[in-house]
Amino acid sequence: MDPHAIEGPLYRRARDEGHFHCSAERVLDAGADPYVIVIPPPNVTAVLHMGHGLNNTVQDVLIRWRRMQGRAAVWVPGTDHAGIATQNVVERRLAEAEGATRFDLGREPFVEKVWEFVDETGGRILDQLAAIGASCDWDRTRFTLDPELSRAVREVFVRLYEKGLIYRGEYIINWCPRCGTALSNEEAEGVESDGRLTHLRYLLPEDAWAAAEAARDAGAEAVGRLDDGRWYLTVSTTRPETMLGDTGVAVHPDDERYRPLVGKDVILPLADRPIPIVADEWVDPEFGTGMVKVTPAHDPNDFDIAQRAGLEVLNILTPEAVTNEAVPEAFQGLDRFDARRRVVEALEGLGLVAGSEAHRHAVPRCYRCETVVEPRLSDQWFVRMEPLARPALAAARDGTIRLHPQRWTKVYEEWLENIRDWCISRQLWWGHRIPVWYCQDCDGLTVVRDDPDACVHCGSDRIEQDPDVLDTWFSSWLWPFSVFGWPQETDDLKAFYPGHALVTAPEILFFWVARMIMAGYEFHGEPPFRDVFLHGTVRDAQGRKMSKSLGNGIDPMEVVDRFGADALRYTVLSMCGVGTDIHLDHQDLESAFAPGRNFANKLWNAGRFTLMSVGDEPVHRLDEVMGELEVGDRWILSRLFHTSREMTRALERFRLHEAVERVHHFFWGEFADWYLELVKSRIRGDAGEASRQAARAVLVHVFDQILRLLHPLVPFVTEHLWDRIPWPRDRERPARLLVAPWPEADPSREDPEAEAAMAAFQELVTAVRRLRKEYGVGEGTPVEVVLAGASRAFRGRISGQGPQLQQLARIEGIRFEGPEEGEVGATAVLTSGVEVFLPLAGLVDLDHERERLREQIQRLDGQLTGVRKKLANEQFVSRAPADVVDKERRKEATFLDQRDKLAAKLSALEGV
RNA sequence: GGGCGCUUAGCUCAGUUGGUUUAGAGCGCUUGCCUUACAAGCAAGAGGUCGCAGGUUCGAAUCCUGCAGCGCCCA
Repeated sequence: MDPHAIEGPLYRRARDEGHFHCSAERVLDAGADPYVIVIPPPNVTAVLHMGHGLNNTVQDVLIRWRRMQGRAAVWVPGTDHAGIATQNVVERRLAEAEGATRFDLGREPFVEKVWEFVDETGGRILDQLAAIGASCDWDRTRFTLDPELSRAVREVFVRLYEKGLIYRGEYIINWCPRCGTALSNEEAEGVESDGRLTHLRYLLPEDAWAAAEAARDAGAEAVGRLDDGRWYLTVSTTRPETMLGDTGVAVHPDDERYRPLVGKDVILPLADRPIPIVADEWVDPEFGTGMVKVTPAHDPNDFDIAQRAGLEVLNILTPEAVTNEAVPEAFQGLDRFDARRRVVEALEGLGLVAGSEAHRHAVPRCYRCETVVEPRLSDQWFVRMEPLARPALAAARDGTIRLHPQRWTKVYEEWLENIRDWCISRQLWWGHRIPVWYCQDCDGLTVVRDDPDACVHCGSDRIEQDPDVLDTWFSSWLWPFSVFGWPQETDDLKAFYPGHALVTAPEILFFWVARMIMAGYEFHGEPPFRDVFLHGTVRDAQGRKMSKSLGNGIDPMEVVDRFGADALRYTVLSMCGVGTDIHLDHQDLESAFAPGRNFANKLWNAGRFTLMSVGDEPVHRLDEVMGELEVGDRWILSRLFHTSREMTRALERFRLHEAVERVHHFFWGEFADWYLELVKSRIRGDAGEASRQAARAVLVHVFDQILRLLHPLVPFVTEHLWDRIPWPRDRERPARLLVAPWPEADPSREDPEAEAAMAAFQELVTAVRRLRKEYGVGEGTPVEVVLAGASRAFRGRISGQGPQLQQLARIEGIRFEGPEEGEVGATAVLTSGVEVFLPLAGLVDLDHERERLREQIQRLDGQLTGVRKKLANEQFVSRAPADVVDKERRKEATFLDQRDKLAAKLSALEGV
């Protein structure tokens, strides 16, 4: 099979025929039931990685399945402008190509350059999605900087501003010194790192020595005295350089130990500034010495303390995180990490370092460039989140929004309960510019939907727009409705909002998912979707996240090239257990993608054989051959019924891996391993024309249904085969497999009798195979078997299956009498009590056979003991449900019967 | 520090409301097969005291408690 040859053409055919597209009219006029997924828009600069591969395969499965169910299925693709990431890329290219910075170029020309870059490479990742079979509605492709989507951003900003939910203020925010911009709390990721906790001594002025002594006597750990008699306080920090910006030290107001010192000053070393000792509730008296240094301009908690205690706020760093003029001259102009070393050295020289220790802690880093984030006092725009969070929280609590797996609900709720305001301004040039104009005459702010010519307050035309842009997520959170044209009341919006499922990774639960839900409620009063499917992370064989820097990534395009999109899809889906990560060995793609490759290959071969068997002549409809159905036919139809039902149920519950397993077991373990073998002789015509036609009809029907069930998982090989299936003359053929109706589980096909009969048949075949294997009788060698103690019903069933037994176990003849006294052979006993005897004179080693029988008997004895123990327990018999007890009784009878028959056989052999 | 979750075969994982299971699958392993759909396959098989210790129950991989180890999220 060559996936290459079929995948591209089949994809293009489906796309060009318009099967991926769905119009609003289908919902609004034709009354179709919509099913909508919006893609988590990948960065416009991104190239496809396995995370995307998994994410989009899952979405495609859902959308293809719903499409086959007849829903008006829409999967909206698109990209997001990724402010920081994209700007970074273009800045780097600019530096490499021209040795210039964006400032050399100026704002407008730079933004133009970014657009050029985006126009050039921006659609690449979407093309790659097509290669893995993603059936997106490409007519609806959107970009967060499209004019319509930008209008939505503007509308939302103005509305929230007018509602008082957007405000500007000076607060400590997360600052990336490398990107030169503010970040939201979510964009500053805590990374566990080895740090050092350094203990610093701040000397007390002489007038505080008495108080210090009193504090020490009260047990104040932070208070100490140098050899020369001077008193000091000890504070600890992981960022010693920040001491240059300290404007106080703080203790808890109830901490008796430090009470005498509160209100006194301490001398900040190096700067020789007196700073006050204050009391503040935030300080934890139990932690460390119970005394903390306060650096208001460089720590959010310290900033709060300073606000409450009236401490000065002293910024000591430039935007590049270099020390500024606020620090003593000797320390000016240093990178923050150099400053750290220099400060510690200087303090050591003064005898003011009381030691240090290794300290593991979470250091916040920029999620785009991993630079250590610097908390920085800065004027920024914020969204007041609490009012927006309320309905989003209620939706999770009352089950309106369902997270899969469910356990994420708690994490989601926790975040919303403790929500903090969202810093949305970014000091970038690439993005939606903040729609605020400042008036140079009246200081008023103009916040409007359309770019203004004059200040709305005083009419002055001396207005200037805020230079900053908005957080990219400020446009992403509108994605579920901005893609449909909001704020216009479009038909698309009416037809396709609210949507249904969102498929993503847990990493962006807060960033994006929660915020989309908030926006949905705020601007529509409805959530944007009901089900959130959170799949795992793709990792390497050692469980490490795949990353560029580790070089352990897998390029999905390489996988598609080598094994095909179907193999990639099937592999990740088969591993897509609820809430579990997916491990793939990047060093051995051959075996990493073996499950999918093997499956696609098996399907291909089984399909070719099925098509060949059935041939070209027209087939009958299933209902025309109902009278001719054999046990095997009824069995496979019954199994199909169960499989359809269970697979649909699994998909409904987002249990993809379970759906895959069900259909895999049916197709491979039942259809290919058994049914295809069963019908071989009938297809040849050995059992007459009626039987042949019945087999052909069932074969076509079941295979058609298998292809439909498998289509969402492996769209290409299924479609290729389906195109070649012969069709009953008088039945309409669906236009294409991808719009063929999803198999409805037909309860009338359930056939417990046929299933039981087939189980007995399979047991017989397996038993004979096992016996012949045990004694080295080749699989090709015909054998005769003796079935002793068979009921009339069993005999009847088996004797009609001669050709099948021949096909599956090379059983050439069956005797229902015997074995003869002294006849040498091997024995097994089926659960029905039928004794299977394989006459193997000259082949059977009697010692071995006796040993084998003893083992069997021993095993049955063990099982009998277990069952009898249960049944001997009166509590069990009286309190367990009757059917459970019955089951145990039947087990006992079966085990006993089997054991006795084997024991009799053994004793007969013992005499030989 | 707070919260959530995981621990089942050599590896990666299933196991739905406790009893239809003698705890399953894929990969790997052993043995035999190029049986005219498929060696990317077929057939047969080996392999598990379900992390540990208690408890609830007639009955626990499944529910509860504690402990250990691991992971994630938040501070």
